Amino acid sequence: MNTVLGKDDRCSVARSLEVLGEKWTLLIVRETFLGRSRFSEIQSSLGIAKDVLTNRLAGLVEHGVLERRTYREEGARERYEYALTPVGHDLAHVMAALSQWGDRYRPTEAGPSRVYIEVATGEPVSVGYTSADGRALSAAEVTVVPGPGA
Amino acid sequence: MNTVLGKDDRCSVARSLEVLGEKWTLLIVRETFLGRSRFSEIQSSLGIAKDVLTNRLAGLVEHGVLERRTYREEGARERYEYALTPVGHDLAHVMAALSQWGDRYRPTEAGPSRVYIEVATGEPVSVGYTSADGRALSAAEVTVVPGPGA
DNA sequence: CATCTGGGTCTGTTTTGCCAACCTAGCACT
DNA sequence: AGTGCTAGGTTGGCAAAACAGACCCAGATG
Repeated sequence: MNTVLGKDDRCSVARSLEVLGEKWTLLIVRETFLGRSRFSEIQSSLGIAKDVLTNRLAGLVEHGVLERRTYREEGARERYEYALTPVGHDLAHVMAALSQWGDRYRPTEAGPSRVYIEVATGEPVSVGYTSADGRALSAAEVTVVPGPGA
Repeated sequence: MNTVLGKDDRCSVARSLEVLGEKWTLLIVRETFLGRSRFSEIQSSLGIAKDVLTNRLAGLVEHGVLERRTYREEGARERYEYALTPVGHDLAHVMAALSQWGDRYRPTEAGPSRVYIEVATGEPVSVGYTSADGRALSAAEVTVVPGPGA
């Protein structure tokens, strides 16, 4: 995915996908959101080839989405784990939006395996637009206009 | 990306990426959001190989994200265009979330080429969580819990 | 009838992903 | 000191996907 740029580098979606768009990358990010941060955890959970995982983790670290940290369990040597940086954490809305779409249009018989709820009420939460002063907006209230880089 | 499933088919993100995760797919969807719906428009705008584009469009149609329609310009024969279905339209939040992340963390000198604004006020809009009764929620007010399929 | 054009298909080459084998450092056990 | 175990890779060979460019086909136009 590294040279999808070109005439297209002015699009924000393209620039995001430059970092996130390769096969497995978003699934690896999801694993870290679920707290699976170690190489072997991710590898066995996704069933990804080790060389590809090495590759993707390096890319995510390079782009500041993950941070490689050492940890040490008692009686074991130093090992690595990959933790979300603040940059990575800000992918939460991307994850939530993808998750919501998948639940709606590609449901399983068993129902969603994880749901987003409001802490205070326990009611389900969806992804939507929020105005500058914190109101939720419907799709009809939002429009896309050319910006400075257009 | 077609057989990333396995132990992983219970994850909504994985199921979404089953449809959207191949190289180019989300960029093609973005093009249709921008109103570029014809084969040649998409092809020249993205610089994608034609066979790959054929392939991706067929997949998106098969999964109900796009719909192939015939159209006819005056003095020309029937041609095809690929329009978003309601299913595809519901990817708007995914697009917005990706766009917002790209603008924030991979900005260009020129600034964003397109911005999301509130129609009524002209103020910028962001992607966030919305409660069941339509309030905007901060990340701290939302949590993820196991659902029925867990 | 010849020519042009959109929306592809076909072919050969390059890149990427996959799998299995191998490597390395630190720890534990003897 | 020597052996074995394990996490986190690296390497190499093969298969699948992407790429670039040539080719094709039908309807419109001259």
